[in-house]
Amino acid sequence: MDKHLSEEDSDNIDWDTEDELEIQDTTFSSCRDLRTNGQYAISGDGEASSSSVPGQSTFIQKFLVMGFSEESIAKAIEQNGENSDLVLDALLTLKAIEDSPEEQPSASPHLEPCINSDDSSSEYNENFLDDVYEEDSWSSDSDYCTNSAKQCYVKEESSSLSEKEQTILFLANMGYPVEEVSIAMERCGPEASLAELTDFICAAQMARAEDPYLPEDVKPKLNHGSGGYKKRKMFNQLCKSKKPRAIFDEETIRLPKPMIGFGVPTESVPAIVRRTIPEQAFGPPFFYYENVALAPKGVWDTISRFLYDIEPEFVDSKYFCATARKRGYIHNLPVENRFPLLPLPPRTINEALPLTKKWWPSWDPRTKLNCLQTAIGSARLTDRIRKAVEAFDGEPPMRVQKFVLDQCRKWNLVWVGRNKVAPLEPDEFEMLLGFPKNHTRGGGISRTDRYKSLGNSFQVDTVAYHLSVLKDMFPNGMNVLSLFSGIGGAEVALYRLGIQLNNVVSVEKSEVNRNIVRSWWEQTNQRGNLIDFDDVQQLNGDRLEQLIDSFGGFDLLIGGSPCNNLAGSNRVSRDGLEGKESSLFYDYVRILDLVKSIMSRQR
DNA sequence: TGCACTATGAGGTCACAC
DNA sequence: GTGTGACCTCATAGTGCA
Repeated sequence: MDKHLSEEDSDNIDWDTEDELEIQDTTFSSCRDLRTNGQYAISGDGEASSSSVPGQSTFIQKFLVMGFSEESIAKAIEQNGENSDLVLDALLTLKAIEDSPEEQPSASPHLEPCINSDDSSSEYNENFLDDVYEEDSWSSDSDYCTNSAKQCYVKEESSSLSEKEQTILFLANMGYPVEEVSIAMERCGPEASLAELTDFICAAQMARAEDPYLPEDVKPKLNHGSGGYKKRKMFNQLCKSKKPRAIFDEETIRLPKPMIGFGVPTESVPAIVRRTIPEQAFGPPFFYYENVALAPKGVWDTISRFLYDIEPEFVDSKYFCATARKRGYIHNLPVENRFPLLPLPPRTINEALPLTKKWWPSWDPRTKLNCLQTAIGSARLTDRIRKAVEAFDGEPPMRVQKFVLDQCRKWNLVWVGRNKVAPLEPDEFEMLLGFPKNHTRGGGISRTDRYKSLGNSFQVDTVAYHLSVLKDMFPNGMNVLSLFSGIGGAEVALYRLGIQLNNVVSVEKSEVNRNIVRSWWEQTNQRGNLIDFDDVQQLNGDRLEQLIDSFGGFDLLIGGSPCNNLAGSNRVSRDGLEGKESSLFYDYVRILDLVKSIMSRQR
């Protein structure tokens, strides 16, 4: 969208854009629908169970398996011939019409709000949503059904192709771009089910379509040939069903001020303590997601949408300790009766670093540090500052003060001697972030890596405050799935809360970080089991099912996906959620969906 | 090859003045 | 409402050295 447009203008444009989006992603809606109906077919539900009627042509059976009625299929073939795409389009349109008989096409469909409680089709919407919610989970049944559909389809197409090629062929024939299918297969792994693949592609498409950083000509293209109001409407419902609110929201999520989320222990400002969590977001398991608050515009809308449309809780850790850390958290935890870790950490620079007090000049008003990042100020810079301040007997002139303060704020420099500033040491990072001293020290980790790992971690006191509500709920300990664990901020927070860690499955790419967590686990004499993986893609449905079978499910899924492509400090590749690293967010969603699905099935 | 060090703004929000 | 400037940001790539 042209950012120079006025808000009013942009609203109007939005509808057009979204309308286009609806059309372009009809392939997705098609696929979702296939999955839905496929499940009915295998479960022997009514008409759809007739999918295996002998004597039907393979072409017809393919659609029967998908759950369409013979009558509809015959009608669609009569109108379009035996062209899979056209028949499928026709069947979807027919289905939409059948499902909403009372609905009349709008005179201006492209302007009709897709999420409107006053919409005459609201009843239809709800029914439709209910259906889709039921089918939305990735139960093995639904996987089996979709895979059955695939087998049926590829049997017709070719029996000489490899499994991978068959999958690509099948999804390509469903309308997914081959390139996106290949990427999805690469990212989700060779064992990924069709459901996982289609959700991954859908997630990427939706995010890309809304990415304000992508030029319009790079966004997913329209499929004008098979558009139509009913299909667009259907797509809206599907999107709405997956994530009820935000896809076409005019308002983007704004950061609160003060940034205290649903409350912090040190502020008397009354916070919002009442919130509504969508039913489908309820646990088990509880989940907790974290990332940088100051992400590019629209990123938190997307994140929220993929996490059940739960409102993010934006919290600055400066309300917990002496350093700022503005982060957004999306979770399904209760927010009442939280309590902080004790003892309360020092909340000012002077309290946290008492030796600096002696040298702190009166013209440096800082009482809090800025966000601890992955890099520190250079020795050359601190030398320049020393020379600049030394040149004056008393207080330096304002221009020098401004230069020094700007650099001190930027690099979190503290006064360690007369006219002498220095970056924080790694152990000071540890203390400020709530980790035990020497948590990242030794064991083969370099100083540079310590800064990097610490700069990427949780602020333990902040996270512990949010997790504190779990203590009474799990007196016998918890099973935790920790994604993108880093140096174990979540584990340390739970441990410091006194919550027993029965089983922890930790996924962390960095070997250095895995070693840190393993070392901490052993040094704190944990009695539970720590299982680690180096890649989230290793956690497919089978692996998760094995893990869940072995210890009865997860109580908490926690993690913050990589922020590299979201962080303001990144001058090179701030590409948003579609960035190379930050797109791993979709793996968080994928795994959360899988865990919920497997656990609900086992219940 | 690994580590330490260094230089490198853009993008977004907010307060404030007009 | 709009323009302006201050402020802040879980980073990356290149270089030199052991």
